[in-house]
Amino acid sequence: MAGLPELGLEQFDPESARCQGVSGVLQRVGDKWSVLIVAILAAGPRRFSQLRREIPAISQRMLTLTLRSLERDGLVSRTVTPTIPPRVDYELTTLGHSLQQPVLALAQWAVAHLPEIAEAQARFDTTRERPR
Amino acid sequence: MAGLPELGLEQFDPESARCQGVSGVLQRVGDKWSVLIVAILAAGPRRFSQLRREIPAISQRMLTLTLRSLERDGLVSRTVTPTIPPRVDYELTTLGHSLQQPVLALAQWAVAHLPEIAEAQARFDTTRERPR
DNA sequence: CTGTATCCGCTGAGATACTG
DNA sequence: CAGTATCTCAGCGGATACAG
Repeated sequence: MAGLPELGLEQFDPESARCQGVSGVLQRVGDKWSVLIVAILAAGPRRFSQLRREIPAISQRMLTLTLRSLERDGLVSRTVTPTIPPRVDYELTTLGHSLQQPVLALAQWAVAHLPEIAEAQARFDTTRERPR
Repeated sequence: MAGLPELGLEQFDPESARCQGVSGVLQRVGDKWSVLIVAILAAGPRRFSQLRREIPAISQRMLTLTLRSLERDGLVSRTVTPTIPPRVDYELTTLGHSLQQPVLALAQWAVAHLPEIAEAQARFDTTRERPR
């Protein structure tokens, strides 16, 4: 958070529901797969196995868990079609779509400043160590 | 990320340096203490022990580690004054300040949609389980 | 096809004690 | 004051196997 005042967090209180909630959202953004899945679903609904193919690096377990969390938070809707074999479609909710603007802004900041960050890291690493 | 195209991530490649970098930034934002520390430093430089007092819940170890990471990424500058006892001031860099806009946007999104999220979670939890 | 259940190693993070 | 060094434990996340 930048200005805590702007958020109604004048004096930091880690116990307040508001702070907990904000922190929760930030952690969801920081989690390994959530943002990527939301980004993919932003282009349209996908079936479970489509997502697996589009994200080869994810394990089945983590795909399931991540989708469950997103569903629980109301960002993604899950629609089961009980055919045989079964079919499950995942789709971004309105809330899920609304998350995209701020997240995209952050991602663009990241892309824009990647060189600067890499340079700072390189400088730090060479300056401060010869770690063994 | 919302539109991967907008980021130059047309087809997802987890190995690409760009994707790694964006992911790294998102994880820094999601990390437990980084954003809070950046928010506090946004109001002005602080000494190590001032930060400890302003964030009672953080351990000395995590404060040190978090500040080191932020310094490594070029978001925070560390200034040692070798008096006795020593004095160390932490301050946001220009890059650190520039991170605030997108992060604040995200935090404001979170605050705005907190009720909606809580409601979705409650619905999910009551609908899907009586976990024992 | 779409999951759930298990096992398991790695890392994150707290508590505590010690140092310049 | 401002750290570093250990120890420890819990939880994330991968691999694999099984189920509806």
